[in-house]
Amino acid sequence: MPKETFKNISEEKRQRFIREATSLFAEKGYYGTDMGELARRAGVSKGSIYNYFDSKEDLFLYLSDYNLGLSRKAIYGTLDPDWDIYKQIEHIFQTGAEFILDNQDTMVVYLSMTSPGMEQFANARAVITEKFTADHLKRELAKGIEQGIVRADLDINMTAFIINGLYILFVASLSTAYFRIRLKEYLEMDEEINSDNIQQHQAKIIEHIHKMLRPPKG
Amino acid sequence: MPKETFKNISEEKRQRFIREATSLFAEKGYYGTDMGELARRAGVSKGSIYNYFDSKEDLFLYLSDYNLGLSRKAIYGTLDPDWDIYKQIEHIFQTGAEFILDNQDTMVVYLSMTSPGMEQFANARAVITEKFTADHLKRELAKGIEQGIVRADLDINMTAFIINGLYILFVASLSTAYFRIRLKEYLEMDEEINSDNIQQHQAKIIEHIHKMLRPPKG
DNA sequence: TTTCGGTGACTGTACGTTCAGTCATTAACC
DNA sequence: GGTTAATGACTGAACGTACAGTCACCGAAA
Repeated sequence: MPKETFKNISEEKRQRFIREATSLFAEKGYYGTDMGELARRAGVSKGSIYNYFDSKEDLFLYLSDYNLGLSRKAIYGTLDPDWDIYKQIEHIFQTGAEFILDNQDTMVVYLSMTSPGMEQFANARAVITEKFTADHLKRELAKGIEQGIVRADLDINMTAFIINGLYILFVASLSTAYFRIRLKEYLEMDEEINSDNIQQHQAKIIEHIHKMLRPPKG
Repeated sequence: MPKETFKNISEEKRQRFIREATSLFAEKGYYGTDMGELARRAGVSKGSIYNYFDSKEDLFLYLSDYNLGLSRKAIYGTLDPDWDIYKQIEHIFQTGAEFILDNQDTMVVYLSMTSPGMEQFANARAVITEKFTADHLKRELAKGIEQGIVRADLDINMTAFIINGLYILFVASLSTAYFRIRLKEYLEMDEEINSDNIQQHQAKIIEHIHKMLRPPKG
């Protein structure tokens, strides 16, 4: 949904624009973002932005899709479907965390869609967004049960819902103000979460998932 | 932080105002809410609102506190501290769900604080808000371990973080557009979540928490 | 000279906040 | 009981700012 012009400009200019737009939306939120300020930061004129996109809303939706695509590529592009479900979950948390810490704004823009007053975006994207992950998790859970490494008395849909929920909570704790504070409080941390101390927390969450999924004895 | 005037008006008028304000903020979000429209809906004049509160921001913070207080009273006011941790968790999910379904907007306003562009609110409230629940959960987990009904190899802080995270996810799934759609997708439901079908989902989540906490054998 | 990306002053609207004044109720006094 | 003064909630037009979106024009390249 970008206009032709946006496809014609140099890759460098396009990347800078996407980066600055994502950053500004992440910082100020959708309503707080001023197209004039975006123009300044991205080093283009306001008029140019409207040569690139039809509207602010259109730009925001494009960024959501674009950033979701990036994180998906980072995670699923390097995931081996032959790994067992535990290894896959570990990979998702691991590469997901790395990606978010390097691209904090990406996840913040995505989480914007979950806010009140953003229903138009939520309705347009939630189903598409979640379906991919849901299907993948459910498939792997079913496989795990067949292999006997996941307890058979679990409701697959609900289990997938919960695992993905923990993932969302985890990345939100890395990227948005409120949840970062919450994480620090709960874990009684002295410093904010960062790429150095993250490994241990992530490992503990996965340990909890193990406890939830592993068959009672074995 | 309401002004004197707000305390002096009739209880009925005050309640109506709080109700309409919560409802409008929940529907449109903080930035989408127009003080003029609020005045119309609440049946007062624009000027009166500014006799009640210093500013829009001030009003929003008050509503957050007020609504958080309501849900806390509904949940913890009816919780017996002698129950074991599993019974307590069940009670929290149960009464929490009932309260949210009857007061959807309440939770939406609270969740607003987690959105980008709302940092000023997050920073002002996150610590206070989470501390209460965190302390309660950690205390009960420690007690449970002593009693031998919770596995002793769990990290208490992380476990509390996860349980409360599941609760947030659960109530978000009952109240905000994006997460309602997500829940429906994951659980392959034909209808949206409501007070009739909620019981079963809630029971399943608690089952998962049990699997995470119960000692391996016994 | 046609094409096309770029520009930024401009426009119209939306909205938070203010304020000068109104009006109903209560208090004070005779 | 009647008159007057004080109180304080209430009002909505008006103000100022912010900001999404437009447009008439520019300059370079082909």
